[in-house]
Amino acid sequence: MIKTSKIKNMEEFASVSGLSRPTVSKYFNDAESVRASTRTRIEQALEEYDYRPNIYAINQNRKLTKNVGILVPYLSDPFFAEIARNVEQRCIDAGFRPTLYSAHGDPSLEVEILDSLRSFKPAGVLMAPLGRSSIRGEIEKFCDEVPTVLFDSNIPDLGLAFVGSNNTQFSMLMAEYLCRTGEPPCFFEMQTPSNPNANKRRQGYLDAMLKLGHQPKVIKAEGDGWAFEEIGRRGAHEVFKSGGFPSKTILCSNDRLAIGVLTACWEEGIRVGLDPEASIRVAGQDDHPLARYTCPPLTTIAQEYEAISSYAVEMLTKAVESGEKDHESKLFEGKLVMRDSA
Amino acid sequence: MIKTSKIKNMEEFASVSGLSRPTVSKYFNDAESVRASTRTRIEQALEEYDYRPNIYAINQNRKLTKNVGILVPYLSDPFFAEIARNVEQRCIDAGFRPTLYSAHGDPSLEVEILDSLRSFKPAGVLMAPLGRSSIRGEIEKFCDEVPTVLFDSNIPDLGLAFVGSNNTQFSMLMAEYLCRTGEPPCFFEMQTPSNPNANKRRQGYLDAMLKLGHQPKVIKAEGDGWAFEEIGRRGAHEVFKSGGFPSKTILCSNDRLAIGVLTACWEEGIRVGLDPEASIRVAGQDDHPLARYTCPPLTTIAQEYEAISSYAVEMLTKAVESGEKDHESKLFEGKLVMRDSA
DNA sequence: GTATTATATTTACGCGCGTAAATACTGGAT
DNA sequence: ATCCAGTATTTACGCGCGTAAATATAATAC
Repeated sequence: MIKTSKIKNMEEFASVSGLSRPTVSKYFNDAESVRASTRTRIEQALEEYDYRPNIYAINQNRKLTKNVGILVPYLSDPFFAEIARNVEQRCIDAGFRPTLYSAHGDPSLEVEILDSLRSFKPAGVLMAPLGRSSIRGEIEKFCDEVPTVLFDSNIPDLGLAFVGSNNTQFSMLMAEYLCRTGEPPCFFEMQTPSNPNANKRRQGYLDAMLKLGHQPKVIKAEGDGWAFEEIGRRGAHEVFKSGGFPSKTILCSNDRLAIGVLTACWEEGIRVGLDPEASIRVAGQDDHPLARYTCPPLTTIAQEYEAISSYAVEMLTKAVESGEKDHESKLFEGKLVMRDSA
Repeated sequence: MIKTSKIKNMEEFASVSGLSRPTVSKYFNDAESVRASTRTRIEQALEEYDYRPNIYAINQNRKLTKNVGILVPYLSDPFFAEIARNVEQRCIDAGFRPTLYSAHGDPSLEVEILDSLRSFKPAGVLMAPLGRSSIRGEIEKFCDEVPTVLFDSNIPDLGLAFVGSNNTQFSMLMAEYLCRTGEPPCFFEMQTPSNPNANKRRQGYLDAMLKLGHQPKVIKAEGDGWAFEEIGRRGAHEVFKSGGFPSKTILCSNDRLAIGVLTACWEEGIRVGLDPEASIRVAGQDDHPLARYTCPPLTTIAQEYEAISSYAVEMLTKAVESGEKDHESKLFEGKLVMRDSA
């Protein structure tokens, strides 16, 4: 039963709960720091008179806020949306107040966000950098000022930690699987990948092919930006126009590119998949949320969404609490997800 | 050339720019409110000594902040990610400081977000409610306290305005097109749609069929939550198991459902599309970012993303500036996007 | 040159809370 | 009853800025 009388500030709330303001303040800072009997009195009052401390007044004086910034390069990419959701939830569970930002693929916007993030006085930041186009200097400055954990895309030696996937292993795993089950794959990627992970994946492919004694073949699609599906589709059409892929098996650098390739194949009337009538196999990497729903469903390498986000938040929590600053790097292996496209 | 000496507060910044603090404060509040010569002095100082007013101190005393909250029901849905991105940018352009929130499909989280949004003292909020499962009472209370523009999904008479699509028209347009070009469609939707728009779409379908003298047939897929693709896929499989769809043309309530249906068709070995070998046509609604890349590419109704977000922000800006409170409702028509699935 | 505005400065207070130090209280043990 | 450690209270200051009122100054007009 909430009383109608509105509580203006902590002073008033303290008086209605029969306590002093500093005590109440202590409670809101850390509920465990007051005696159990005091705690219940405050919590009863909280149910009766709805009151919330003014966040602006709180953060003005606290040296360490409970704010956490989450910055991803492109939120319209379901992969980042999904991992952001995951990370956000874990931050809340860890007692932080996360705020989500997207650079929308724009390096200058990324820097702007870092700027406004600074004035948030965040306890820490979880950041997936844009990658290739990120302005390293600015990010470095930021990491020096604010405890920052990088994820997904690494910038060597920056921040408290990096948490991501072992992208080399991703491609090796997939390449090996493809070689084992059919014609050795060619590798399909963007000419100018927006992300250093792409280089690791290419290298993984090359390594695997070398190891298995096959001739690697890398095909590049032109195009810039974040419209990966379109780049994949156009690129594949180009390839078909000029004689087709050098192998009947195409390992794409990521799922979104693969989705574009699937579309191109459909438009060319080329059957994709494992059944006898199909003439081409296509595989992706990432386990994009829609990979299971392509036609045919996309064989891919699953990122450890949960593990990555969990570990990243853990790293940040630890660093914030201990104040340590030694750089750590953690890579998770991917798992093969066999579906019908390859 | 940025001086190394760090500016702590507005007092210091005012002194290095040779002005008084109230004048500088006025500038940051509204750059146009000071004399041009003063403005340039401040801006020169800004380039020299990087300083940003403390946001917490600013917002503590301002009755009207420049904060805007953007709340969507499910950010991992690319449709909402895309519209959020659009809205966010327009808010920035309009001079606001937007912050993005997602209810992640959870009504209680939606209410929690509204709660924490209150303490942000936002100038206004742009909100796409969860829909059916939204707790109307709570939202109503919020709309009474904070200038709120609803978009995408309407809650009658709530907020300053509603901006969305004419969902009835969407289905009518598509149904008419499908009747004109082939067998009249059946309508495929979720049993318990999470969103009132679904009801409008069903009604539009029914109206169109009635008008054209065809027998309407509505098929419902079981399932709850936001995994629309999976619900569509499972639902379609169920239908195939029990004798198949009552028409060779399937109009889906939304694109994500249609993507699931396409997957089910693929899994059943049923060809979809316009070419002679195909036995089924499938159409969606929304023009989901990936609709163009399904196999076959999905025929759908395009939402006016740009127009909706632009109008929503415009409504909010106007309301914030004028303080008016008369409810307004604006619906945009959809456009038919013909691709190969129907 | 003076009168008239428009703009800047001075001064002073308040916002809601964090925080620190000194003091007073509480419950439980002896 | 006495002592003690753990908590709560009192008091007081500060954070960085918004804002208002009175005053001083600069820009513009005549």
